[in-house]
Amino acid sequence: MAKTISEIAEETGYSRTTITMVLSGRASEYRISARTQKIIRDYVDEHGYTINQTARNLKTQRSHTIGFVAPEIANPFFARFMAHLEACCRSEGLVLITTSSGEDPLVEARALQSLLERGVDALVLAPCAPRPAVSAKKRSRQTPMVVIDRHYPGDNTQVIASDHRENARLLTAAVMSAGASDMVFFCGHPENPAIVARIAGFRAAAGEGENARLLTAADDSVAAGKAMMQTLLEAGGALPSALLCSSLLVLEGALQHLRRTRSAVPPDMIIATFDYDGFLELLPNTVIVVRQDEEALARAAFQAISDRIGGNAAAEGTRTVVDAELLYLNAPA
Amino acid sequence: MAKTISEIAEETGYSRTTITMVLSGRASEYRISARTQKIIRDYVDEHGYTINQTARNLKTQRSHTIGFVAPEIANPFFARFMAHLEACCRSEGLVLITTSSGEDPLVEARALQSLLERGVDALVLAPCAPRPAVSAKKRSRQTPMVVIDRHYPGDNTQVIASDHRENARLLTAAVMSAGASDMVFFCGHPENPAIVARIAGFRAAAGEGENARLLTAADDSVAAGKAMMQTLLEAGGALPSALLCSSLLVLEGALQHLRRTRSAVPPDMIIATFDYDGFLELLPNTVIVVRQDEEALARAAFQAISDRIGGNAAAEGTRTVVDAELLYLNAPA
DNA sequence: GTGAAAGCGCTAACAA
DNA sequence: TTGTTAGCGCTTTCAC
Repeated sequence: MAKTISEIAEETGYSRTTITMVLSGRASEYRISARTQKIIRDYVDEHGYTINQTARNLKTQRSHTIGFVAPEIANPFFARFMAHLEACCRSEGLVLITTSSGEDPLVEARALQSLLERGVDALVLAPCAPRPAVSAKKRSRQTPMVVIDRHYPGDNTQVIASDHRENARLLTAAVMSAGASDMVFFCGHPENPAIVARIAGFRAAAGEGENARLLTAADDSVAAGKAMMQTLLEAGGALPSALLCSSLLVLEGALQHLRRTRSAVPPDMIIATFDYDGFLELLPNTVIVVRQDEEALARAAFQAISDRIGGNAAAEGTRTVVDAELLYLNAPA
Repeated sequence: MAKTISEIAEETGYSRTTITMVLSGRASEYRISARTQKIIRDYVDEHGYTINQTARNLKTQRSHTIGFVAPEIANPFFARFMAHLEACCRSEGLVLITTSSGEDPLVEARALQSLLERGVDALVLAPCAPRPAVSAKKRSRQTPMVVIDRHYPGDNTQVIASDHRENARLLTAAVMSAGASDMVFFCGHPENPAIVARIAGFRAAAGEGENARLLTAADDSVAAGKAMMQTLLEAGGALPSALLCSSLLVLEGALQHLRRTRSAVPPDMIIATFDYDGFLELLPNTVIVVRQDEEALARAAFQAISDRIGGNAAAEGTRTVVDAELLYLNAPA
């Protein structure tokens, strides 16, 4: 891996300090003569040099690395968030380490530990379990952390998220305005605080009546969507005039099951969901989606950790709300 | 960040060596007495210890880190690949650093450099430009690298990819078997070797005639799909009986444009594309897709870098082909 | 059974 | 204007 500073020093006859100074661009600051600089630069141009960040990090106690733990990286929402976060990092010369917890608190804990061991400068976490409370004095010595997307009650970490409750309320209201007389809301993984909030928003708009039913399934998956649709169909009766789903996966499973058993999704059923997929627009149905702004979330998260790294910790329990967008696909003219 | 080994040594009265031995689980190997072990374990249980991997890495010259550079992490294909690769890494106690190049060779080069500086144990790269040739003697000292998905001619790096040409040929043949009399193939980013191969496969199955048209656009995006569809519509004449697209993004743009200008996608048009999206199944059309096996690709890539790290470098220019699946969604009964 | 000591490659305060 | 030096926290050989 190219030469080390010591090797360059030895082979050019200068000291390590001198080499460090010109290689780190602080040559003029340390008044290294132009001639020396040129000699060193030429040497490096010829023989190459790759700084050993490990050594640098050990010395400076910074890793120029940030860690991100997501429940599932392949989930398009987290993948997009990560892509934007990585872009933020890259523009500041940082590097992003991303890990999945698979919604398993134990895996999450291990992932956090592993990142801490590597001395990440900060952590971004989309948690799958409540954070253990940390005493204030301990907190100040800790690696900066911000939580995204999900807020567990009692957690004092800084949170950056959409207002899931309000978004669900608006989505439900939009569905009702579009003419739905009875709705079913399919929810995967109802312990997830984001889903809890969405259910609350749904109830706030639709009430508790027979016309606003709620079905839940243990996890957030295509299979869960299928299972809930099966339950609904087995209960008999007409299909609801609107179907709401807590995620794209659930929607996908629900519609696929409908298509397979009933040969088609009724084109007059209003469909409402969270997160966007480009092919939703091609359905004949009225589709209303809440699209979260992954880029704004990523920027806010990056800003927050930058502030914390810089020592400007936000107050305990600060919540940052990032607006989402209500999108009408194929609304009736 | 908890105590260091030196602190624990000092505070328990043992030496750094002894602490290291029990903390690294090699206590019995070094015949540390049970009593000493217990004292140290108890101390650590009470005060905590987080190993400093940076220091460890510097000493051992291994980082237990692997780097992945993708053209675009938010692309579901790469996101899924990355998720599987990360799972492989995690199961071996490694950590994955992922970066996007945005299809920019300069950004790609910087990303690789940055990972090299961090001393990653190996690199996985989905390249957006040909790799500069490296002399054999230099190669042996280098960080192990495998290339995925795309093979630039003349590149001697080990490649792991689907057989894009053959898959395209099979897909095209399937479309023809399904009754298509004339086809159009929309291709984004035709310099990408994977796309070059797909075009070759398309030609191999469909020939060069008027019934097998090819449209290309500079990049792989929804906008490119729209633009190509616009070009097609402006040329006048009937729509083709089959539309092939080089990626989901292109397909999405093409169909959205069709829907907006013609109010609907003709339900008898056969649609064929690469990569899978759950909502494709809901279209009334016959949809045929090539679904790549991201998990198998990730496993193969991980195996390859593990081999290389272990010193079992594959021969120069080795190509590993991972099978893809031809999937019929809503084929006519 | 346990400890001493060298050194991974780098930075930065201090000397000259 | 350039060099010397003392570590960062860990592993590991060798000595007691």
